[in-house]
Amino acid sequence: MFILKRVLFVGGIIAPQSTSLTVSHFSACHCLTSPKRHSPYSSVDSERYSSLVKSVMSSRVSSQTPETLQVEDEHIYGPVVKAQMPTQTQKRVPKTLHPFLSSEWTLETEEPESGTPVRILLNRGQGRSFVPSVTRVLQQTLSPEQIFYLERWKRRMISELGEEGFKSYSQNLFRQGKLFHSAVEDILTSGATLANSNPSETPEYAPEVQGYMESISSILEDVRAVRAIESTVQHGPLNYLGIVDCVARYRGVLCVIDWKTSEKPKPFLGNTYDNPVQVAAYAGALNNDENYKYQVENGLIVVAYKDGSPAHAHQLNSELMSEYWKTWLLRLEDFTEQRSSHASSPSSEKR
DNA sequence: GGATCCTTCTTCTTCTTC
Repeated sequence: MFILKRVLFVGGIIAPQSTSLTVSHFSACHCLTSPKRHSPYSSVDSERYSSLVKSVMSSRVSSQTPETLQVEDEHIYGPVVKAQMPTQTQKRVPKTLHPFLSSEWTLETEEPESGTPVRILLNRGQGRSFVPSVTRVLQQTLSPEQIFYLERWKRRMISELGEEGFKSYSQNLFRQGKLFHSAVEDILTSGATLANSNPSETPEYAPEVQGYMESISSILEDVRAVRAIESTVQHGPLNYLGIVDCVARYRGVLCVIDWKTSEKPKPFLGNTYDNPVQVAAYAGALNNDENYKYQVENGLIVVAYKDGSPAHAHQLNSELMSEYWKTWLLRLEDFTEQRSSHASSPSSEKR
């Protein structure tokens, strides 16, 4: 019985009609559609990532207990019903296909005179109107499958670490992410890269970020002409905002760059979940924000590892960005709909 | 001064047989 249900559920996930997110991930990551015996990790340089893999495997949660299986089963039961619900259109299309690029500014090839990166601080102040952030929209429009796996993961972690242990584990992950971001920010604003800095002046990082910085060292060598760092972007017509990590040229291509830390190796774009949608959302906002007189068509997601193994850099060309932009528009539509239906029926249950 | 905001992360079959 268990097995049957589980197979059905997996079928629900794989079914292309599940969610727009899943569809876009599949389109971007054919590894997931390859024959089942072919693991997406099989082409990873296992020797190079051996210590990372070892650390992941050693912290792996032990097999399930009847208790967790039962709880899981309860969770599984729901999605199966959902997967059999009236078929959603196979490929949803945004109601309004707002352009990713703005027609106001042409694509620039020259760098501006001033070499100082822009940093527009977030100012929520006076504006009474509600402007949701990219993170908030993405968090509140997760697919049922994503919610299921995240909750299952959380449950497992708590069963292993305890409530308090899990809390400090999560806080530590956030802390490392923040430290890493500010270290990257420092090195990029100082104009120094690991390539052109004097070895004797190589900056000293906090021990927690040393490995991450080593991980991205070769990628930093290819980052030039930094235009913006930790800067607010806002899409006026679509009414959302966010803060971009970085806008710079990577191997000569102007990109919105997103720096990520990860415990697990993420060798494929498909391993990065909503990150590409996030990057497309930022780029789309920047392209339609009058504070930035240029446009960015490309994206880059850099996944850094604590043990110093080489980071994975996932480039998003303009075609991919347009695809993820559509996914973003759908998520934004869902968010708006959710909010308006919630507002119109105050008694309606919260998810 | 306190509250809130934007981020920072976390998921993807699963272990048996060669």
